[in-house]
Amino acid sequence: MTLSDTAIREIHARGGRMTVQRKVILAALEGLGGHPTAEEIHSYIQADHPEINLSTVYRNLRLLETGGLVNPRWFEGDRRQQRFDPLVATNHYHFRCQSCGCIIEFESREIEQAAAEFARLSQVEVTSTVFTVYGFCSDCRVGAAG
Amino acid sequence: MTLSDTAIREIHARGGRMTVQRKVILAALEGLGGHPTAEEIHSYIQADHPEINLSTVYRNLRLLETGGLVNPRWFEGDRRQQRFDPLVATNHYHFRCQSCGCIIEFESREIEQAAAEFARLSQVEVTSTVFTVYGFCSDCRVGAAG
DNA sequence: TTTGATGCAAATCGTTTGCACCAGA
DNA sequence: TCTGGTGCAAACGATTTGCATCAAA
Repeated sequence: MTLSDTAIREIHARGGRMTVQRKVILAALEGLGGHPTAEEIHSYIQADHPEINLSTVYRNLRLLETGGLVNPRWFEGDRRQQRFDPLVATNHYHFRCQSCGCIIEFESREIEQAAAEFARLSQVEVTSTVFTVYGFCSDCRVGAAG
Repeated sequence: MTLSDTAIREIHARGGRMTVQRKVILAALEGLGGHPTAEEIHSYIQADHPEINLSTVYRNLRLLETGGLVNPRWFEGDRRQQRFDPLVATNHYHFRCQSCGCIIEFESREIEQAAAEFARLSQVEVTSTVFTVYGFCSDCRVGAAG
């Protein structure tokens, strides 16, 4: 089930309407991939839909966030801009290159175990975990390291 | 070696000066503990030093950040405010309660191993890792869960 | 036809910056 | 004394919001 499919359900479930703008924003999220900023989504849309306003993009991203379909992320180096990480079936984590800014997604059983372990020891209830690794990607480490 | 000690070295090493404001801000960082926002540091200082401006707080936090003595953090739920995490000897990670906002620090060998493992597989060079667990703390889970 | 969604512009507000003055070294 | 640091106020910029209008259902 794609992001759009899930979103359509979510929206209808709460008495919302499927507008052109929403379709376009969802398509952009799927088309862009990765972890775009609201600005990036807005720019991507401009060519075909110059009438769609940035505030509409934000409003819908927040709607998707409420529905648990995207997660806001903040990576160091991105000034104050948030990035939006579409929900996928599996939990994933991020590596962010400090040089070129690229983001690599990965999965890790150990991380999930570490979270579970902490939950057990501290008697807390875990709802989500964020794990971000910073450094230099294979392309950049050569240039950066010397 | 305390944060202040290290900071004094750092500042002198780069030809900077140890001003009253800097001493007060460093003391606040140590006195407050945890992960205060710039606002919180500023408020904390107000009683004894109403003349110290918020922009001075920011400027010095950024200075400490450049020197690697504090790390900016962004936790979901904190609108757009950053929090500043003073450097301590050991790597630590965070749990953040979605209900009361409290933050619990913890260490985890597995996390470090997971980062190393990812680095090896992906041929990247790791400089730092951020691991944040969200959920409900032991005090809040009762009320939240029922 | 009802009311949720949008576009627009203005407001928010955390953070940064320009500048004249002040104070460590 | 020299120049880095500060206070102040204004600027920035990402995000949010009020409101009249539009359009799904």
